[in-house]
Amino acid sequence: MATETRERIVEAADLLFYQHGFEATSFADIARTVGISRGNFYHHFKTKDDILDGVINRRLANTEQMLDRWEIAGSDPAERIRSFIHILIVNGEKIRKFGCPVGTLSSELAKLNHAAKSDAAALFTLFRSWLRRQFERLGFGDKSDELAMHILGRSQGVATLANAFDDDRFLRHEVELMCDWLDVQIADLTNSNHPTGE
Amino acid sequence: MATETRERIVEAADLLFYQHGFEATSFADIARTVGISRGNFYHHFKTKDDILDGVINRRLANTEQMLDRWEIAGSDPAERIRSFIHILIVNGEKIRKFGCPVGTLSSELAKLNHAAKSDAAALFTLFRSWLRRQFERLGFGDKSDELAMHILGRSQGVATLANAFDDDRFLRHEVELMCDWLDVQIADLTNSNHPTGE
DNA sequence: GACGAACTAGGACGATTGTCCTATTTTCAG
DNA sequence: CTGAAAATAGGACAATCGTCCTAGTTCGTC
Repeated sequence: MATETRERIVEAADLLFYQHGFEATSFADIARTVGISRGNFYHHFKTKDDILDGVINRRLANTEQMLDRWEIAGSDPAERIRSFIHILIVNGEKIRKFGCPVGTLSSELAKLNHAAKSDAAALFTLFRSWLRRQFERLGFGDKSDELAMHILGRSQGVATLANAFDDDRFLRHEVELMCDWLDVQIADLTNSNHPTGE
Repeated sequence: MATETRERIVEAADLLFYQHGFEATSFADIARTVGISRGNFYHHFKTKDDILDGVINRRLANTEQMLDRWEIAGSDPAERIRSFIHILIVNGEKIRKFGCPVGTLSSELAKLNHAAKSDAAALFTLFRSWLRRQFERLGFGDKSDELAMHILGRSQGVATLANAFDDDRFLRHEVELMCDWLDVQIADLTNSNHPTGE
């Protein structure tokens, strides 16, 4: 079936782009991985940028799906944020090898001056909006976006260094710190809501 | 003179690697920028990896020099750490366009499985050790390395997101937060040294 | 069962890649 | 001034890049 082959191509490209980068992954590499000819390849994707579009859309869909699942599973917004923070540990091995899929793609496309850079940034926006929504539900109001960006930035930095030093201990320690930070934020919020004590 | 041309090559390669990445920068690109022939080029650098080595060594030397200058200029270790944090603002424009030179190179080489990955990580180590030394002087003892890594990670994350969103406000806000964090760390330290109060 | 569309294979294309070679020019010590 | 070494230019090299084309094959629909 057509869609099946197309799906296999995007899936293979997704993995290769993550592991070796967009620029370093060739048309031939993907075709070889999928086990199809380059000619067949071109029937599904006219240009390399088309594949990139496909990969980004796939990641957008997958991410959205994951965030939706969290939205249902965890009843507590704080617990959902902790779910986000813990991706660093869940995907720890991959991150130590290849970095964060979102951050590294965004950085590469920025350097390549690639038109799809904003599409890659949309992946970040997905997380950002989701996190902001959780903070809003916790009652942080206008500060929610700032807090979302803060968490997002922290996890990006942790991914970068865990990758550079291949350091699992650091990664886990920073995850703890981020959870501690979250607890403090929530505690400060409840204090400021009841300034005179109970 | 020989060394002069060599220096110009490394300088141009340094900039191009930063702005467009190592993989995306070709031999011809560098030669064109410097204004020399590819043949002349090969006389100075046998392979592309040799240029990468040259660029990394140049960055190592420049970084070391910058850190040494800070070590002399600022008498207070805390002030020196603030100098480090403020690179984000000083180089803000470049960072928003191309990300952090250290982090993006490290990420790219990790994906390329390049032998020089550890050399690029040495750039991180330079900052890490310097920061650890400052924390040690402030009296943080065994915690110094953890704090150094924390600061390093935070700035990496800020650079990644400032680049992805081209957001100067976020960058400046996070720099403030990092400085606040530093103040809290120092305050906590002095409190724990005088647990019963003055 | 026939026929058009979708799918697949494999090769050709010009351009560019990193690398290497051979001339020519420049530099500088004896 | 001379001759060896260093520096430079420019092209050749095979390999690979993204792209495109032309054949076959398979499929679904009348």
